[in-house]
Amino acid sequence: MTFSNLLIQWYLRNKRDLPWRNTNNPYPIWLSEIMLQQTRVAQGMPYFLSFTTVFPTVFDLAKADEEQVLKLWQGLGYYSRARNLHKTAQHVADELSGVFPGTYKDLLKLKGIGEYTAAAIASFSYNEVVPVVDGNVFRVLSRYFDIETDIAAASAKKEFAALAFELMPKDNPAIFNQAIMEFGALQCVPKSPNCGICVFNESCAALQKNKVDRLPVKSKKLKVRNRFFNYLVVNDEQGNTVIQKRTDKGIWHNLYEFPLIETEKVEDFDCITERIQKEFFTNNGIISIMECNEKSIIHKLSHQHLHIKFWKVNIKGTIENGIDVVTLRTFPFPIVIHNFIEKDL
DNA sequence: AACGCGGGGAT
DNA sequence: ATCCCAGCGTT
Repeated sequence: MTFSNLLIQWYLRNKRDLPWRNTNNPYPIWLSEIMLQQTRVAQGMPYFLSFTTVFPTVFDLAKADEEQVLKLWQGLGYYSRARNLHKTAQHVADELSGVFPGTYKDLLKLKGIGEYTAAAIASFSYNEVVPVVDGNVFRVLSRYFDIETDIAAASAKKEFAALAFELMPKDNPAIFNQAIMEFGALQCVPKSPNCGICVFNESCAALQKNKVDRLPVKSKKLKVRNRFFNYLVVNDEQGNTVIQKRTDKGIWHNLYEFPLIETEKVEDFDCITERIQKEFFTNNGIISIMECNEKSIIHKLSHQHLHIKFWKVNIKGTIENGIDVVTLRTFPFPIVIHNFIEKDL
């Protein structure tokens, strides 16, 4: 029994029924692949369902404004995916008559589509013989063949792609690509895989050498930056508040937030009060300032730890550019701000 | 080649 | 706490 035969046999018995697997249409396949980049199936699923409902075709997605796309993407993270998704939808709709490029090579030219996603779409939609290399493939192949190559190295992707290409049945690349990823997601999991019931437990090199838990090898660990955000939740006599768009580079680009005072460390009531008076409401329009959360909310991103405090600022009169709470809820927010609005506002 | 970019689930 | 998830774009 070959590796691919055994793998595909396992897949046919164990695969999940996922909506994007019941089609060859590149549009929903593309949508699912973008959403699932660095994202678990369970987390991406509700977003896939809402996007395909609200935007049944690439033309519907192209017609939307970016703000509506970001609102629907709210909470999924890595928001550049949503911005690129929207731009690519407009490109496909306007320049390509709604028809996705038909090859791996041409798919690769689209914004937001890299080697993995191009291979996924080309194989799933067009049955092109091109291997996918994602985190699952690195793990499965590094263990089965005992490959100690650092998967963080730039050359690793080529090495594993070449191996996967040799292994894949040239008459059915789609099922092989689906199978190896599903096998990595369900059976050959990162921690404590149940090798006792694995179909490869007599041929897996890592299992034979008792080093499953040490593969794949991955170097590179990132350092985390601490940041301190103080959000001003303004409240005027109409009950209106103020939000602004994050337009600079960095996290949450093009999402909305309350007026922000970023500090170097946790600051107390007096410090923040002084800065609010000096930088925001100089003409003494402040009625009161209240600390919404005494302890900072620590919102952990993969590369930054955000220590967040919300400050309720009650002011006299009517603020310029104020918006009511109903309108407020229609804007796309980072999930930590969204949660504050829903629970504590 | 290295870094920035979200949020959440599993261990 | 730590790791990792159907990665990509920028520098």
